[in-house]
Amino acid sequence: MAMDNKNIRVRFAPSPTGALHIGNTRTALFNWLFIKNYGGKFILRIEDTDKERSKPEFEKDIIDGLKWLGLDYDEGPDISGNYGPYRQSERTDIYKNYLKKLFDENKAYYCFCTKEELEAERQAMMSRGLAPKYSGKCRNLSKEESENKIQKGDKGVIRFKVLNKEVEFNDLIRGKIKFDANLFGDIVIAKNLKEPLYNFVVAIDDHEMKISHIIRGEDHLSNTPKQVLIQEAFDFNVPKYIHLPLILTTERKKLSKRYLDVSLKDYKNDGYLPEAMLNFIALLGWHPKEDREILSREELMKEFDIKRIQKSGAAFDINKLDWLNSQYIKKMDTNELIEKIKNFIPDNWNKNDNLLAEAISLEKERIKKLTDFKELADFFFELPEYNFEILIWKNVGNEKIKNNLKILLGEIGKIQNNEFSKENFEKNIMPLAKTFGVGELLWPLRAALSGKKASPGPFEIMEVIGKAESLKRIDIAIKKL
RNA sequence: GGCGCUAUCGUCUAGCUUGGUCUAGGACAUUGGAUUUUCAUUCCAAAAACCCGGGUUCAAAUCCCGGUAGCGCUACCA
Repeated sequence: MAMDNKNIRVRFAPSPTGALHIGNTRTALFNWLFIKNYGGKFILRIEDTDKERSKPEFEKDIIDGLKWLGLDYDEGPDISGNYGPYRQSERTDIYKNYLKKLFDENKAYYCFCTKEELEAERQAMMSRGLAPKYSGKCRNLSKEESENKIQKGDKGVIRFKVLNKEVEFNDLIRGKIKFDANLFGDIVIAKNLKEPLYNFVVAIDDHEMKISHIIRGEDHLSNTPKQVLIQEAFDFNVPKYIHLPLILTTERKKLSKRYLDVSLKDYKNDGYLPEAMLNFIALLGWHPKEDREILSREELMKEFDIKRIQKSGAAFDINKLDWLNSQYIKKMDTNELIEKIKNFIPDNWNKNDNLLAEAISLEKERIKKLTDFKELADFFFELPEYNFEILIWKNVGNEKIKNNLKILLGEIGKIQNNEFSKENFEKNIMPLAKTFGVGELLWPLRAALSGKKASPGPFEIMEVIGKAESLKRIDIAIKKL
């Protein structure tokens, strides 16, 4: 596969009409993995021909997302390259020339039909069980006629003369795919010379930017023949196509905001790690040869193989993402984890680095996503608020619990400050627990310290918060009973 | 409606190219158990699938045909 990888050029071509979402992210990832594995260049191209819906902030969101995941590209709007500009809105002159060429060769024409006419036509055809397509009414308008209309100020769109033929192309994972172009009708390729449309500009840019492999979502499958037709009209080389299966919701519906977060940044803000995200998304529609699920960026790069891309849509299951994320958190160096978690906690928890570090190392195996820490570990930083009921172990009565806590208060009070450690509690308190009942003694202690039904063990908590704070909390618990 | 793509546990998937080793493997989720004062972690176990119908063949999850279902596209969006 490494033979002519110098000529391999792939592109990720999002439209900045919304934040970078999971589906697009996967497309970007597969493009990136493709060149990391086979060699070649990765290009970011911004498809902002829709002036109304395209927004600079979305372009920024897309670039930020790619950076967060470490999907670096070789050419793009923010880093330039030899085939720029990389924003379609800045390439109008290029498209205009191609459009003119089409007119010169009699392969395009102006159409003056109104939207209402076209809609009526479409409905009529559909009700007759036919493929809805343009009738070709304006196809035979003479050059003079159309130019006169344009001069007069009539609004005309530019249509491409679709040849009556079978369009066939090869998809690297699906094989040969055929479409009957006769069913399309003459497609609109531009609103006017300055406002070209998607299927046209894509064909031009992929050629101009020397794209060798087009890796994109399956939703583009039926756009491909239209683009191939345009490539053929200009005698361009037809690139290789790889149409990726779609990412679906658990209900097997198209991924959309109605069902769950679709923006990559939502996951970032929820405390998912970029490496977990990458790993998870890679597994949506692709699988390595062995039965391995946890793969680092480097392993993904090495293992990636387009032959192992799935053909059918993959449902996005948040459970698996959570599990993967927790695996990465557990493996992560604690100091690195501290730095990451600092972005997800209240300012006042940040005052004591030592306390934060100890709290994090105790909670590490309980954290599924970075935001969890805030919910789980508040009692390390502030006095817990809780209802006395959680102090009760099973059916043991209040008085007994109260008494047990009093015993603990006394025994813990005897331990010197410099001996206030987990090892010493094991030595001094544990035997006590054995005689009074482990659950009856340690559950209320742990609950008094954490104010929670679930938390790390009492010895660990006491070691972290210290003697004075521990005694204070036990005392408060006694008063609650 | 038309065109296209797809079809293995609830989910992600292995296996399908080169039919037999598949009483269909792994992972997440679920359930049960062990460890643990609790939760979590870890470990063990269970339950769970070849869309349907034909055909080819000694033999089909694997090959062929038909059906069905799901999804995508069907814009002067991308």
